[in-house]
Amino acid sequence: MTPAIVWFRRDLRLKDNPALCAAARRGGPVIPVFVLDEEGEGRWAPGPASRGWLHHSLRSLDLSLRERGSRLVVARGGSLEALRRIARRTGARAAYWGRRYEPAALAGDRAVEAALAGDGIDARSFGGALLFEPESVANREGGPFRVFTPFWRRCLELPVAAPERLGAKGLAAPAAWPESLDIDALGLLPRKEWDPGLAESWRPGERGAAARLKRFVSRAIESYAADRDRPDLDGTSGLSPWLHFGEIGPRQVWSAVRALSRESGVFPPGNGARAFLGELGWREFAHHLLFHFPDTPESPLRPAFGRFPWGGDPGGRMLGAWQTGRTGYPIVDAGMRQLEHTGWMHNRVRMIVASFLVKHLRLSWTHGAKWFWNTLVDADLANNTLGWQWSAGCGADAAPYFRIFAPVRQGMRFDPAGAYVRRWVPELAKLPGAFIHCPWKAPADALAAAGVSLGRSYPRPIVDHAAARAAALGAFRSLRAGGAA
DNA sequence: TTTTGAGTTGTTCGA
DNA sequence: GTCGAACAACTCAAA
Repeated sequence: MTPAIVWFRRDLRLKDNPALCAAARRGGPVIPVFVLDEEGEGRWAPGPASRGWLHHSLRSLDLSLRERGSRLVVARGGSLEALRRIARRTGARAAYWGRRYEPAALAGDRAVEAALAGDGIDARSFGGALLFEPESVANREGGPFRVFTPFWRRCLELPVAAPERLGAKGLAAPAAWPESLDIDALGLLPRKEWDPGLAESWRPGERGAAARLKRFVSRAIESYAADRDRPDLDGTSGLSPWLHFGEIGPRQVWSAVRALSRESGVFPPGNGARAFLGELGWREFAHHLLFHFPDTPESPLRPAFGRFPWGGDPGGRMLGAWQTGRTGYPIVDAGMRQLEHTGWMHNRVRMIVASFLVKHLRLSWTHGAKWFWNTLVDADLANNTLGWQWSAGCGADAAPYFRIFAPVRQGMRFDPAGAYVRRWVPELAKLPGAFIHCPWKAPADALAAAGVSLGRSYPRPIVDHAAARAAALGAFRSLRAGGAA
């Protein structure tokens, strides 16, 4: 029996991996392959944080494969060339892989499929990265959805496939392994390591994902509806980087939540679970939108935003202050520094910093999208694009133009004791709770007692909230039909 | 077919 | 202190 190539993409897992299962069922030797194809990513090759995560994930995948008598063959360069080379060396007559949905990856998929088929190879792609394939969800006119709620309602009428299982027997090895690069040779590791405290809870790889899911489902999901908004608590699943790389699949997550309903028979098993599944729904919606509107990573979905009066930023001072967490608004700065140190930011805080960049500083959402792309370990083109366009109000199901987060109010509501700010903005740690979100309002003696020197140890606000809010409302109003300013 | 109501995540103002 | 209204325009689906 001839070998089958399994081309690993965003499905770096052995469980619930339809392409791998199909190759194993075939009965012949299986050749697991990963190709680092930066050209094939178009304008959105993975950024430094994401590459660091990928490095560890590939190591983990290779180890898991070795436990089953197999290994990961690693190549670099054009995907098609690499797959053809390996097929030639090994005599593989089949190549299976998990579908991706980014515009560049989709185009690459089609080209690879056609070319390999032309070589006489059984070339097939499989779903599994999403609960619902983008084509299978359509509105009554047969088109894509642009509003989340009807989209998700429609999805919930469709069946969710159970995770697929790989048989217990090992993966048959080929007579000879083709040559492979060492994972280190891909040069994915960033120069800077993650925050030491966090490196422990970040366990890239399939096992780390399973442990994280198990912990979340048994401990936090019940109170998720309320706690997910609290950056000072550990109330979210934190699964995003693992989901991005497919170290766990959404069907596995779905099935773990479903298992909570076993006794009661009620599904979803509570408000927390319902809210959590809704977040998976947003991930589905993001991919649905990117699939149907492939220009959205660069261009606003709502054309009127082409004439949005963005503010000026001579010397990039404003953008720089935002990126480095020196805006003078503690909740914003805490978020940006958490991102810098850990490669991750709490979702509530992502909304706050995004609103701040777009509405208070009036800098284009594309600046924010690029920064997140390079700094997040969970950087995902679909989710990043939806999130930024949503925040800017130029995307699908857009936030109303008047929804401008007030950084002080948000801080007090969702980080009530200031624990999150104290952790990530340590120069403010000794300020009393009353001023932790607005140090410029603190009396001089309180500042002195806390060792804070405004404008020196911590910046004054780079914009005035009320003035920035008024300017943003005016800018948005200028977009109204007719365009009257 | 047309109309109507609802839609992830907010803030401010005035009663 | 709390509460409701106001702050657009558009998409989608139910009536």
